[in-house]
Amino acid sequence: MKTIEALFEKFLRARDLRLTRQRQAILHAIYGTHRHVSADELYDLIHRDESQRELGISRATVYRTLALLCEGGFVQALDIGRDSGTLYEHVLGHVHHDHMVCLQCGRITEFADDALEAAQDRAIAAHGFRASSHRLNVFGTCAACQAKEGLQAGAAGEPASAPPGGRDAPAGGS
Amino acid sequence: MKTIEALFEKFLRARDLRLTRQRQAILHAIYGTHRHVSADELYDLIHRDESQRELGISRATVYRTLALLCEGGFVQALDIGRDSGTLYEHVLGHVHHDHMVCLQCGRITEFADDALEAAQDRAIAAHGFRASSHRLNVFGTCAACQAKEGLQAGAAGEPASAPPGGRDAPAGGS
DNA sequence: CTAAGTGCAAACGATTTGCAGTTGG
DNA sequence: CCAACTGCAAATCGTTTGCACTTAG
Repeated sequence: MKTIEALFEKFLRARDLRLTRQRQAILHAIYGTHRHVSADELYDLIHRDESQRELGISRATVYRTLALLCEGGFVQALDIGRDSGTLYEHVLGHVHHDHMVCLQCGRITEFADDALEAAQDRAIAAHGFRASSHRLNVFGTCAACQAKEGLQAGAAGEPASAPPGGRDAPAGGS
Repeated sequence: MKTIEALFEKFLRARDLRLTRQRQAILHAIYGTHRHVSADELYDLIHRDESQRELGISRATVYRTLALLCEGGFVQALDIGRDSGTLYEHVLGHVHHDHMVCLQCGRITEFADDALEAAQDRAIAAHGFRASSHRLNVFGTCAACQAKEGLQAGAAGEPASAPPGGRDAPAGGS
């Protein structure tokens, strides 16, 4: 944590930017959670914290700092289609990973697979493309929700989000 | 094309929806281009067409129809971070493919790789997840822009979009 | 006929920005 | 000190929605 704050400060200094209390608070907030948060959740998170509520950080500052953190590679934006806006996750100290988004419960699971990465690199290289980053999002049903499905084949259990999808669609998914 | 229109009609009928001239026009428009278009570009595309301008299709209808086409699996939304909104591409008659987004020129190249798909399926299955679809977006520099880079190591060539990225960032990309 | 569809304009919700007052270095 | 930063409120901008009128079937 200390390390990250130091890195952030170094990053700011290199650009003649300042390490303000607001920026520190936001950095701490996003590095203090292991979830994927929206700018708004981050805002709430900070305002819920006794020691920082007084700062009265504004949403504008959250967005401004988040942009900064993305540029610096401290945080990454995660584009899950639909729903409320962009989600962010801290990156430093974490190796690259992809995401599996459960369409039933909305949970986002991270996973990493060397063979998959290797196959990706190979495919990309084969097209003469030079990749600087990539994003793989898998949509479907998580193990937990599959289990639930099995138990109650038609009862009302956890109405999180309806699974419309292309069940009767002419084209199949992946 | 005829086939697709028929499929669309069938899809609509099955839901007690109607095949209107507007819906046909939008279907044709998106199947008539091989590019990835935004709702707005689609709107312009239709209004530029002599035979359909008279319909006076509204943006609202474009969005409503696009949603319908997505549900039916005729079209897919493509979430490229930043920039102006969601892009759409027609899907029927095309096998699954992923996207490489060039950060210099903005061009989006499609590619498909069996080994990659297989590795993905394996990785996903290993986590007990049941995938219904997935999305892989690779960001970087396309072959053409790499070539340009090589020629003019420091000249102004095609100022499409600045490549900020985390060049001097503490964390590397993929 | 009548339920579904459409255009229009207003509503929305996430994100951005101009501005005047604060503050880090 | 002064440029960078912040909060606030207004502005954007893609997308959605309520409503009264059309139209497919």
